[in-house]
Amino acid sequence: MTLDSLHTAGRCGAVSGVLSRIGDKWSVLIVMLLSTGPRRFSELKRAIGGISQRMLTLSLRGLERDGLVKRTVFPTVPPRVDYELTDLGRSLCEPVQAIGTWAFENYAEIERARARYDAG
Amino acid sequence: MTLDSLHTAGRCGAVSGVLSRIGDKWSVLIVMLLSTGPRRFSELKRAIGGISQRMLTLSLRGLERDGLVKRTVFPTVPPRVDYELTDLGRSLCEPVQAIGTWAFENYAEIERARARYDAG
DNA sequence: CCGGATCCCATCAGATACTG
DNA sequence: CAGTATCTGATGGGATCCGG
Repeated sequence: MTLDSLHTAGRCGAVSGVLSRIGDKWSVLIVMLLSTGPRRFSELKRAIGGISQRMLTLSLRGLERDGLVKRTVFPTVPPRVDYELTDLGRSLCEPVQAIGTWAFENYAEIERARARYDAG
Repeated sequence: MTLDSLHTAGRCGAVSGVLSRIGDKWSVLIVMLLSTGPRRFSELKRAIGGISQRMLTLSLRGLERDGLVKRTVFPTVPPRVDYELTDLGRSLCEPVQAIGTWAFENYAEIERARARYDAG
């Protein structure tokens, strides 16, 4: 994507919008967890560890609204709700993993840069 | 990156940290703009359009602190400050553009999903 | 021209308590 | 089990004024 094309046809807004969706504190973790298969609400909560019930609910609602996650309610007692990625959600995993790889490869250098900056 | 590896060796924290850096409202736009060459402060402000002076300063400071952007001050009158990507910053462009491409290709579908969700 | 300092408001996110 | 409701502190971000 060139700079010119970034500013045409709404690409700029598209990138911004997508990043504000996945750039929040939890969405990427949820998507990565779901990339290995469906999970129940409480499974996600346990697996993420540190997320509040409220934030998990809000994050899942957002992802569902954007068509990245599918929510299935089983009308049993006690209730059971499964979450799984849609095709769209799965297609997002690839570029997100690219970022993840970059992060892993360069995180140490970022830390060093921070230490240098804070020292100077 | 597998789910297991996500939870080992701090990858989880690395991904989260990188995404909270580039996931904010402006950083990606700045990085994309700088990917085509150095820019002055006021050039960035004009090019982005809608960013406040304060947020541009804060964003640039953050990117500089993380070693993604290099800041060069020319001791002239009036003062002139150039910003450019470091090698690290340039290496980030690639995965970010992958996200950008995905965003452009799928933004319409996300919009449709939202409309459907909000209607139902 | 670049940007620091301050004020102020809107939104966010955690904790807690309650419900079908 | 899977949420919702409410309160509260934290954070984000714009506007404005000021200085080198």
